[in-house]
This record gives sequence, structure tokens and C-alpha cells, in this order.
Amino acid sequence: MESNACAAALLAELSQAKELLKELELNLHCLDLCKALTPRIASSIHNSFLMAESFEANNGHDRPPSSSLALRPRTLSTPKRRYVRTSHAGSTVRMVMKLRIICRKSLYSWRCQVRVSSVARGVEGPGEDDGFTWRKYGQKEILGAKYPRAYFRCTHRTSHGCPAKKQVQRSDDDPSVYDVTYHANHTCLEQPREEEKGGAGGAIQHDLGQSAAALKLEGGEEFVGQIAPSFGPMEEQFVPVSPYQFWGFHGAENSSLPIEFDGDGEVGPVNIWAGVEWMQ
DNA sequence: CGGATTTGACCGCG
DNA sequence: CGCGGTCAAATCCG
Repeated sequence: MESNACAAALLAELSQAKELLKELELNLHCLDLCKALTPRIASSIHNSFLMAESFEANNGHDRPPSSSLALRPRTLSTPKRRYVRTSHAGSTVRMVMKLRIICRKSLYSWRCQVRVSSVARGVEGPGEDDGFTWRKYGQKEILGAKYPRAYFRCTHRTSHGCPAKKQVQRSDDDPSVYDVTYHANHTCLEQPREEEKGGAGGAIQHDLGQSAAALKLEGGEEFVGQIAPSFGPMEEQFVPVSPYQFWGFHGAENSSLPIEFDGDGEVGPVNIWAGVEWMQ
């Protein structure tokens, strides 16, 4: 099952490369488009290699593929690995989650890279596409950067006093990649869009009053938190509000997928790569 | 007409 | 003093 999921992830990445190549072939007359497509194709092939290597290194057993949408928290300690047990469709499987623990001082600030899905999306980049609504309040030329940095704050700052902010900076070397730096979490009532939440009737329940998500474990234990903005199909950020509390689990898509943590809680945001369970 | 964006001015920090 | 972040008036847009 896991090897199937991993193979599916690899196939998906290869299909994407194929599609991009097709797009390139159709647009050979347009230099700008070619320039934009080439690094995306290279990146897709690179990812495929990483997935294949990771797959092989684990003898066909599951391990989360590394991703082009790598989360890059500001401050990292040595990455740790932990095991979780997931029970799905009656069978219990074991899968590895690669965790990175961020020290507490960066609790309200983190960075990720976002790759835009289409070059046609233009210069505004991933601005509004993370499940929250943002209001742009500034733009600044940054010394040594090709592209200006855009400043956004949550639309609900005035109405709810929501402190969430983000900065979006287009990458110098790959125009299809945006560096997004988030500052503070949302305290407004707005929820990530429906498709970005955990599955219906699944492991996640949202508490609208608190803008929170509850992760219910098989044993009845419940962790309360809030889903951080979605960074892509394969990553989600879990930020414990206190030890032993984790942010809601993303990715149970259309199935009930109880998650059981094997180990103690950690203080600080925890990034989890475990996309193989819900990747197409 | 109201909300969002643009953009030059302003401010604080190193 | 320079740079990055924010403010706010002007402008845009649905």
C-alpha cells in the first residue's frame, strides 16, 4: 500500500514533468514562457529523482518524498524522525514522518516556498491562494533582489484584530517559486477553504469560535490547535500551542484517518512530511 | 460606493 | 545614513 502510494507520487511528479514538456513544445515561439517553464521542468525531474532514490533506499517501503514545496522554517534544530501509526481501512500500517522542530522563538514566524501552478498566474504569485484572505499593504524593492517584496496582512486585522502577516518574494533564480514568510498566526474566524481542511467526518474537527482544529486520536485523546496556512499538497504545519498539543492534522481528505503519535510531545512548531497518504 | 491595490513618504533600527 | 517595513492618500475596480 505504501509503496503504491510512493510510486503514485513519483508517477504524479513525472506526469507533471511530461505535461510541462508538452507545454514547452507548444510554446517554443515564446521565449519568456520557455524561460519560465524550463526551471519548472528541471525541478520536477529533480524531485522525481529524489523520490525514486528515497523509494529505493527504503526497499520499496514508505518514506515521505522530499518535495519541491519544501518548508523552510527560519530556525531549525537537527531534523528528527518519529514514527506514527495510522489505521486506515481496517489495516494498521506504520509510516515514517520526518519532523523538524523549530525553536520556540520562531513560533510565530516561519517560511516556506510556494511554486505557482501556472506561469499564466502572473506576478501576483501565490498571494491569495493559501486559504486565507490577505490585503496587500506595501511593496518594496529589496536590495540585491530582482523582484520586489510584497507585504500582506490578514483582511480581518481591523475587524478581528488578526495579527497574521506575510511577505511574498519572488525567487531570483526560479521565477515560478515564491518565498513566503509568515508572521503570526491567524486569530480571526476565517477558516481555510473546505478542500484544505481535513476530511469530512475525519480526524479533524473545526471549532469556528476559536478558529481552531481538533485532532482526535483513536484512543479518544484530543489535540486542539489551528491549521496553519497550507503550503501545498504534501506539507502541513502543526504548531503545538503547548506541550503535547498539536495543530490539526491535514490530509485525511475524504476518509477517516485516525493518527496516533508514538512519542512525547514537542514544544514549538512541527513540520510534517507525510503526503504519501493523500497524494493523488 | 466601498473595499482592495498602488506607491511615495515616513519611521525605526542597526 | 541606508535599508526594510509600514502608513496613508490616491487610484482602481467590481
